[in-house]
Amino acid sequence: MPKQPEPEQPGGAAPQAAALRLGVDRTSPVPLYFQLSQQLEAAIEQGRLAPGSLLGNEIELAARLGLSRPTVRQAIQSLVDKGLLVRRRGVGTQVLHSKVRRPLELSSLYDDLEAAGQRPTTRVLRNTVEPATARIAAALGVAEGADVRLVERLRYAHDEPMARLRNHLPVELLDCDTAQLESTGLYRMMRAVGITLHSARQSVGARAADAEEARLLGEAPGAPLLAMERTTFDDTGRAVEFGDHIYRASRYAFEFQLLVRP
Amino acid sequence: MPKQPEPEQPGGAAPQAAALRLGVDRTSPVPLYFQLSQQLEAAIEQGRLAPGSLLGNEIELAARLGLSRPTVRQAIQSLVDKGLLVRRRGVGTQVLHSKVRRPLELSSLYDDLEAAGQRPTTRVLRNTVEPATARIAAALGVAEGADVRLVERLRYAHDEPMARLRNHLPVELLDCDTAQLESTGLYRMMRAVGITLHSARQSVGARAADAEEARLLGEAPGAPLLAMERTTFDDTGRAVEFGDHIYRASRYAFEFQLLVRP
DNA sequence: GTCAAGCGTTTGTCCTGACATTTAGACCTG
DNA sequence: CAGGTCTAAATGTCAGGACAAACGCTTGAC
Repeated sequence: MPKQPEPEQPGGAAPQAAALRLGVDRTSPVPLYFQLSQQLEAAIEQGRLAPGSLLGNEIELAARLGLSRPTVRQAIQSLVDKGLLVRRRGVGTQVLHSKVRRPLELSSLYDDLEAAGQRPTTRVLRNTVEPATARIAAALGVAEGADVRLVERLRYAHDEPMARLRNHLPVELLDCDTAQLESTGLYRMMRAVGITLHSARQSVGARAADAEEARLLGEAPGAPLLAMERTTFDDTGRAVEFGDHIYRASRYAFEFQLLVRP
Repeated sequence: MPKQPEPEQPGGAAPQAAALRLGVDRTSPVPLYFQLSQQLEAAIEQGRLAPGSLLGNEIELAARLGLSRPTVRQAIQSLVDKGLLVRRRGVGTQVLHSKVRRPLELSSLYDDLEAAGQRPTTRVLRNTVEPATARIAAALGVAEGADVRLVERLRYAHDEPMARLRNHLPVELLDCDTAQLESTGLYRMMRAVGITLHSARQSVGARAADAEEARLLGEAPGAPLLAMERTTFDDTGRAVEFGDHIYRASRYAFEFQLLVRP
């Protein structure tokens, strides 16, 4: 059956966006492109825009919504950057099949666990100020021997130890209240005092647990541990934190999604 | 010293871009915004644009280059997305201090090692077609028991074993030449046949080596290993590969940089 | 029958213009 | 001298138009 009039639904990749209830509120302070991208993202998330279906051409979509093409393009582009859509010249914009979750965020373990419904709790083992070792000084960009705050915590999920977190941060950055450290995550505290996190350099490896680490985490000595080191930078390029963390490999693995840089 | 005429260099964040030799070639098929972003990136990389310095306002920059503001903005935006620049409304566009390398790519171990000058080599242990287990079938989205190609390789750097790589891929996707597998990476072979890699879902954990794994990698049984599972998708959302890899933790760690989603 | 050329469709790139919003600093006032 | 207020400057948002390039499909020629 080669050629039919094809009223709609050509094969399996039909433009379904026409059936979508889209519209923007021009009185809202929310940017128009953002309103649109959120509506499209919600439609994809809920399956109202089927994977593989075409979005319909930008010009017509813009006309239908009473927007200009650049605005519509900006909305679409943001979803392309998130990995939800794929554009192909001469073809159209297509909803991607795969279940994209997150393109890897700079998330804290606290947020990760909370999002997974794991009821994270924290025990602060140490909260002191110590002179920086060469390793820490290099990571934070301070002088060796300079005062650096050391926060050492045990993180639990469902009252089961998951990780030992050691964070080193410049003393002047944050006054770490121990009680606050137990009730929330470190990154949240930073954001709360106006620090804009920007990027992080991470290293993920594995090693065997020594006697004390094994005791803390409830593992046998020599048990494999996931080890992560992370230096976090704010949007001025300043290192705001150096973390040295170990996780029980029997209980935890890093999961993330990543996109190919186009 | 509150107020000085300040002819230039206000503090430590002066607009230095004025001294830059920028210019675009309108006869080139390379997009103008891309030419500009490459020149800016090179200038940042080489330190000709000092970290912390301002880029100067977009309007003037556009006028100086004979470009429109949207074009200049597009160039700047691509560098913001790469994490090299930070824009702040009312302030300007600033070069970031930190040494951003890569925002985490979907890289193969082969490319990683080659980029590090490690002379990677490969030994193919197995290159067969087998029925898919439940785990593999679920990852690839094929029926359980369906034919799936299994490629098992040992990866060396400087003639030292680094990792055992097990890849499972749909048979129809690629005819895997063993000789080719030894001389290059799997991802390169995929790209060569027109597969556009799009995203991957990864899980990184740790576990102890069993007897055979230890023998292959030259480690002691029970030694900690880095374990990674990865499902790779192309731009149609189709799963093109499921990998199940182990790395010697004594020799290898994952390093990457990641950006905060704004 | 097969392959190549042509055509319409769709996104990619680029331009010009306008107004809104935010920030930092200067200014003025109490 | 401290405080808020106003202003200039910069990026953020949005519109509307034009042409170029690539893709898929149809048509045509051999």
